[in-house]
This record gives sequence, structure tokens and C-alpha cells, in this order.
Amino acid sequence: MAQNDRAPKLAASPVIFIVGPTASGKSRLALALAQRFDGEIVNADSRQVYRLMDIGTAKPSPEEQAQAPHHLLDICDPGESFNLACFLSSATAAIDYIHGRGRLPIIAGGSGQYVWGLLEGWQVPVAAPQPQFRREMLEEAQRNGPMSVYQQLQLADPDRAAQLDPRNLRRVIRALEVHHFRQPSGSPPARERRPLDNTFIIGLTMPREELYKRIDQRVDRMLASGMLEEVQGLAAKGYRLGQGPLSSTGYREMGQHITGEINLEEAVQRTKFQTHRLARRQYTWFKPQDPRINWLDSSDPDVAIQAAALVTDFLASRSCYGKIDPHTPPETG
RNA sequence: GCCGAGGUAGCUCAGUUGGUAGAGCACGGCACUGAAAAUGCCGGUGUCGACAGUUCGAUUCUGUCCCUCGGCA
Repeated sequence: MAQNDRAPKLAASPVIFIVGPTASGKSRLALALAQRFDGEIVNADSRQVYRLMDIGTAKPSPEEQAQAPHHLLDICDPGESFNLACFLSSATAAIDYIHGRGRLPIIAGGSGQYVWGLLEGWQVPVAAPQPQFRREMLEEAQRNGPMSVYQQLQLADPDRAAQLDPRNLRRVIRALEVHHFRQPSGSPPARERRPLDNTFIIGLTMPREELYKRIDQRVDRMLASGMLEEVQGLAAKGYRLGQGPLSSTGYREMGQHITGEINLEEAVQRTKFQTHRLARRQYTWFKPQDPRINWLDSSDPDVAIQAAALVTDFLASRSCYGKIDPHTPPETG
């Protein structure tokens, strides 16, 4: 089935992915594998890219970061907006760089859109966000209802309109934005993107109840280590509570507490519930039945050993430069 | 012990002028191609505290009992 339209790409440089819901232990496993296989970690978490957002994003500590090279952490100011396109180009660059050093890239993170976009080589429309336009459309929706914006899209791009829920204002506005501001053909084309070759995906999971317990404990730990103070510090620097990156789970709830909307206890409980929801939504990107993902139960103390064994096998099967893999055991594993 | 208020979905509560009930949150599922930890969508049978009475019919009315929370002793 691996027919080649050109020279076979033997031993293409491998890439390891570690995916799964929040609090499943991705960062820790990434570190273990990086040390074991001479790897470098590339963050695929949409919030850990922001500086000053450490505690609430469960970003690896400086000590942990010192144990292996990390990429795409702290590359943005919380006032800037990071997005899929930013991720795709910077992650691709990081992978090339790591391969160039003869090392193993380990992509670790729970942002499904980023992970699959990178792995599947998504070609995103070249139309930069237009804050002004978004604001206008938002006002339009407030004045005349979201339907009026949707109707504009139906006129402008009926195909896209048919794919969207009219009630999902944000997506509808984005679609209109793409229609109006897409780079005209003739301007330099976007960088051609293709699916990554030679990838191996490890998924970390565990029984739902267990996951929720770990999430709750982690939220308590975040608070004890100064999560509220972190958000207060961001507010003091002028970042708007509840906006942009500060609308992330946990940050939003702490913000609501800071403005006096809810008490601390309520904010903590909501953060826990919101994080459960986040985990559920992550499972719709990383599906338990997805054959591409090699799932491991992260509540098993041996996960790191099991993962290392899988990676060892994977690398062995790929690094033989044209030699035939001596044995392909039929067992299911 | 007496007087009030209340016992309805896992939680907080609404409701039925008598025809077996519904919101928010939780929880479960889904979508997602430059905001994605964001945004949007779908999913509600639960001895309506227990027992008895009135009634064609009671979660809804009546009585007794049990429990909770106030107040008075």
C-alpha cells in the first residue's frame, strides 16, 4: 500500500507524539522518553505557549525543563494571540531543527486541533484574523441577532455556511473573515504542508473517575502554589480578565473571583468542573477507538516502561535503512 | 416539648388551581482546518419523604408518622 511516487523515503526522521486528556501525565512521560531516547520535547498545548501563565497551565517547572530541551513554551505574551497557524509553522520549524541535530522530536500536548493539524498536514486558509472586523460582526449580532451574520455567510459562501451551526457565532464570523480577507491568488502561496511521515502516537488514558480525581487534586495543588496570585499578577499587568488567554479554564474562574462575582470556593469548584469538561472534549479529538493511537493506562505505575518499550520497537522497525524487518510478529500486543 | 419553614433528578431549586413533572449545574455524547483550555450542538423515569384517607384518578387535598433547618421553651 505504501506506493511511492518518487524515491522511497527510507528511514524518514521519526516523530513521537504523546496525546491524551489534561492531567493524564503527558509532560512527565515526555520527559522520561526524552531522557531515554535522546529526545527534545515540543509543546502542543495551546496555553503553555504563553509567558506568565505557569501554574494554571501546569507548565513544566524550570527544573523539569532543565532535564531535556523544551520547545514552544513561553513564546508568546498573554496579550498576543497564538493560534493554529502559529503553531503549525513553529512546530514544524522545531521538528526540523531537532532532526537537524540528529535527535528525536517528542510532541506532547492536549490540543487536538494542533496535534492533528500538524500530523495530518492541514492547509489552513491564508486569512489573518481581523480584530476590527470581528468586533463589527459581534456588534451586528448583538443588534440584529446571530442569524443576520449567518445570512451574510449564506450569501457569501453557501457551502461553508451549510457546514456551520448558525448559532456558533464565532465560527460563522471566522468563515466570513476568510471569505473577505483571504489572500488573493497571485500573492505568495502558503507553505505547502503535508502529513508527517514516520510518526508514532502514544495516548495516555485512565478510568474516567480516576482522571477526575487527579484533576481535582491538581486544581487544589495549583491553588496552594499560587494560582490566584498568578491571575492577580496578570490583571495587575493590565491583561484583561476573562479575555484571550485569560479565558482559559481556571484563569476565567479565578478572574470571576477577583472581580467579586463569585467566592473562592465557588471558583475552585467551577474550575474543577470546567477541567472535567475539557478532558471530555479532548477525548473527542483523541478517541479511544482511534487505531492510530497506542493507548496506555496512565494510572499503571509502569506506563513509562511500557511506553519506552513501544518506542523502542517503533524506532527499531524504522531505522533499518532498507533492510527488511527480520520479524513481524503476528501477535496483537 | 411547642411554633414556624421545608422534604421533587447526583446537587441547588421551580412546578402541577388533582390527570404521575422541569430548569441550571453535574454527568454522558458530538462537532471542530488562523480564538480551540476557545466556541457551538444533542441527551432528563425521578419510589415528587413514608403510610393511610378522600377521589374515576393524588406528587398536588386531608390525617398520622419520620427526617432537616430555624425560633420559643
